[in-house]
Amino acid sequence: MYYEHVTQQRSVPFSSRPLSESGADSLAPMFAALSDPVRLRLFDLVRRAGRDGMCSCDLVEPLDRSQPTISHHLKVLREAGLVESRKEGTWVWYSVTPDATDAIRSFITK
Amino acid sequence: MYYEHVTQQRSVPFSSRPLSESGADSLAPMFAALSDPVRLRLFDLVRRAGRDGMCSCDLVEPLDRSQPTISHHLKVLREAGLVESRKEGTWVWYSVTPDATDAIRSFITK
DNA sequence: CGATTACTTTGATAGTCATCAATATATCAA
DNA sequence: TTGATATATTGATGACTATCAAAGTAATCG
Repeated sequence: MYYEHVTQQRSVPFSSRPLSESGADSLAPMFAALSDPVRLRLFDLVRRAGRDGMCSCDLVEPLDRSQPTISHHLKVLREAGLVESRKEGTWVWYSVTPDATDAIRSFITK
Repeated sequence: MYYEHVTQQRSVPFSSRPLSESGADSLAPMFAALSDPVRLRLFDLVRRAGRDGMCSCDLVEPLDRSQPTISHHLKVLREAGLVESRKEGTWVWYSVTPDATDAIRSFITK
């Protein structure tokens, strides 16, 4: 619930200061990383794969994009800090970065 | 906490199905609306203003952008369903749409 | 070594977007 | 009606992005 039914008081107070320019600059890229439908589904699939993560090779087919395109999107997710990768032979395994979405959640949750 | 310390079980189960194409297509624009630093700060300011909202005229100066640019960003936030506006004379008051961020929060929160 | 498989990088293209100045619209006040 | 103020729209521009094919890198297996 967003609003109290009295005056302008909030049920959960904000931090004292408005979001700073630098705060916004560091938060925006995380939202940007999830602003593409293909990346949203990639993130969802990787997250479902749990601790062990998911092989990049198994992410191409379900998303119906070329392999370079998937590679590009995974790079965007990785550079945003949402997923991490480890190489194993010729494969690359992607998993969700622990606490990846904390910044987004804390901004979104009042 | 993201992972159990046993096998691949999760502490909170996902919905059974992976995020669908149409689900991703409807969620992505909400992330996109918040993927710009200026819009993040706009949303933050409007949200802080509570129930009564905030006059558009008071959003130009703190963000150091031209009036048309702020108008454009507010339109993007409005069309994404994150804020709503009501006209009062020559002013327009913006406030956060109730439950605006529910979709994002439920995706983000495991 | 050569061939195969997994992945990344490069280059090109079409589309989107943030921004501003200029213009348009709308409301109020005198 | 004329002027002032608040907001929206238009048009232009430079920057960014999603996508693919093609080429490059790297690891494995004969």
